[in-house]
Amino acid sequence: MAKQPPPTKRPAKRPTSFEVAELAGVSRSTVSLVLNGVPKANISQATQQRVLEAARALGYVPSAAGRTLASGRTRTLGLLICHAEHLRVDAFIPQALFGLNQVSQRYGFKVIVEAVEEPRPGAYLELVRAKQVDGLVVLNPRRGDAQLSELAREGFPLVIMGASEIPEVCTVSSRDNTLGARRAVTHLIALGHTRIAHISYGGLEYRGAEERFEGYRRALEAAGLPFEGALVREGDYSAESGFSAMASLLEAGAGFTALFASNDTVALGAMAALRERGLRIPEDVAVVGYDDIPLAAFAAPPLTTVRSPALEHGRLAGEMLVSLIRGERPERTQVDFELELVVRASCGAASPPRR
Amino acid sequence: MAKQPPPTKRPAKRPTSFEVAELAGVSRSTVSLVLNGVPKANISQATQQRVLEAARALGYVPSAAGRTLASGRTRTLGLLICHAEHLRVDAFIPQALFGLNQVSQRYGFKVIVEAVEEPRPGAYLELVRAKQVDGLVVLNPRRGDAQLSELAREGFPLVIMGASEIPEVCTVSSRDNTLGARRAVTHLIALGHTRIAHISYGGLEYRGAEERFEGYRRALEAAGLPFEGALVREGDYSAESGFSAMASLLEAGAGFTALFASNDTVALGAMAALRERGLRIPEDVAVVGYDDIPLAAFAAPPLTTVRSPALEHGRLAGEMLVSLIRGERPERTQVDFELELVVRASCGAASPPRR
DNA sequence: GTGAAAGCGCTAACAC
DNA sequence: GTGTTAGCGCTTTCAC
Repeated sequence: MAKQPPPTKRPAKRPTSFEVAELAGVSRSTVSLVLNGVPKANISQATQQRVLEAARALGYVPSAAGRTLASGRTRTLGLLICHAEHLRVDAFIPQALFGLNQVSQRYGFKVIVEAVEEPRPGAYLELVRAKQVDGLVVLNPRRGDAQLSELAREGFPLVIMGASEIPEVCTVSSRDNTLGARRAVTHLIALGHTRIAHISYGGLEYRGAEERFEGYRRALEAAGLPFEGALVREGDYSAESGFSAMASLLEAGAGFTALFASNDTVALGAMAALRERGLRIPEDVAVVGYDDIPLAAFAAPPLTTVRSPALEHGRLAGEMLVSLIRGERPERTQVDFELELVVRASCGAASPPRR
Repeated sequence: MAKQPPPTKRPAKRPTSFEVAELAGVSRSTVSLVLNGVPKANISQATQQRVLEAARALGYVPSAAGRTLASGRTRTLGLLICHAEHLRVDAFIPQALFGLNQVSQRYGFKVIVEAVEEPRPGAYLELVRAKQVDGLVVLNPRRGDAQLSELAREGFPLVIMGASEIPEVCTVSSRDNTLGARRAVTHLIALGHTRIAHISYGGLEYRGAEERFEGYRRALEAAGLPFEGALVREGDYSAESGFSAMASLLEAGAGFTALFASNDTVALGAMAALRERGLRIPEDVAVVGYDDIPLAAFAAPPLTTVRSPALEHGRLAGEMLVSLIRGERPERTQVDFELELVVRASCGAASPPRR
């Protein structure tokens, strides 16, 4: 098996800092100081030049492992996705990752993405314990994750994205999911709907899903409308789940004129189910989603939704995490994005079809 | 700034292999051998037990940097996204990443995701040169990327996802994009369409976009239909770009009855533009996309598309890369997925609305 | 301003 | 079967 033709392939012999030092006629420490731009080690311009040139000439790039071992820093962040399926089916993560990636690059960090398949809590701990990342962004942790609290208690740089129940930990989320959901449902109520169904994006063990559900209930309550369990279904981030949840609602014949889905992808699936049965949106059933994924504006009809700026989430989580890693106190530790209800045609209000 | 209360936070003192060795009453090498499960170093059952227990008792996890430095292996893969925007707006990447993540975990690898923002070619080289990854999956490289060929020539483990122009390099793609596109367009022609517009997902510097465009041309040619530049627009992975490309096509008044978009997201954007102008799909304009993203089946109407199994792409790329890293010759070096045209309602053929 | 020296935590030959 | 011995490539404190 392992029979490769070695002639054509050089084993990619990497130069070491030693060789750079030799070529520049200085010591390895000087090379290190120059390349890391250590300010207080006043290296003369001339020496700096020589070192930089030597490095370039040799195509020298410091070994990540070497510097990690010596410095204790990895210059790597981890993005932990607690529910792997979320990655596959929803549009929130890629956007957040995009934002995180932007920030990381700016500060010279790499990003390790880890999606946890099985509900083995604390799988991600390995990344931390192996000292492979300097900090961790955790997306939508399960509630009561003891390992996570433990990590936070140890002072490990940690940012939670999505609803969190650990108060001391930096969190970036949308201003109280409950509030966003309330706004969405209140909007439907204002339009005259009194029987409003709900499909969640996950079980109540996910804080965010629970909060949005809670917002739904509160909005009903505030309007004096009764809550009916028969109008509620549980989805799982996917359009499929939205489709079948809606199918189930329709079969149950519960009778409703509006839907609040706590995730756009789920909403789009539900809309497909409505269309398949010849029901019109919004005339027969008005629909409101949550997240404002890029495709929401292009749905048929364009989806009214609560904007939860995924990209900004990623960026901000990155900023916070980098601050924490540097031992600074981040400017803000609990960031809530202002939640805007983006009104489009799916709930019937007259509005321009695109954003 | 850096004033943290040290009392509550232990600095997370990690145990080393030395401490495990001490506790187990063996040497560090034995610890290493046991924990790495080196088979040919017959360690007695009893010793193994002792070491394992000691490790567990201490909560020992080997330092990634240490073992990398000593072994030369990082147990980390890189996923390189050549066009960062692709990550933000399209649904292909998260699925591929999902697949890659599955395989990586199975083989004990982590995944570093790097999305290149600026068209600075070779930015990714740093990952390789810093010896931070053992291998690289490169998604949709730009054509004529010299750094990439160089890397391949050096024998660095490399797998290209998407169309590649470097023959010696392992590639996982969909069976000749050209063929898939031909099938799509031929299907439209068979339905009686003679004026078929095309919106690409990227410029011709992207091999995949070019191939799909090529397939479009060939299909027309094979049917004796003329090619018209006026019916072609360039998109960029996003629904927005599909929307405006379609708007532009309609304004140009080129007159067409069908659209082939080389990417589903673009197709969905184009469909929104059609609907906005009151055009019916497929009666006025039939639409075929490419990729079969999860939402394609839930579009209005459900989108006919060429299935390009993103998740499998990721899985397979992972398998190949791991093989290469291990110095094996992967079972297959050029994997082309069978391209299936998934016929749904958007092109008018009678068909069940969901997959 | 620059160099010397001491590790960082681990693996892998090679002895025993 | 297990321990000894070298490094892997870098950073960083402290002299010079």
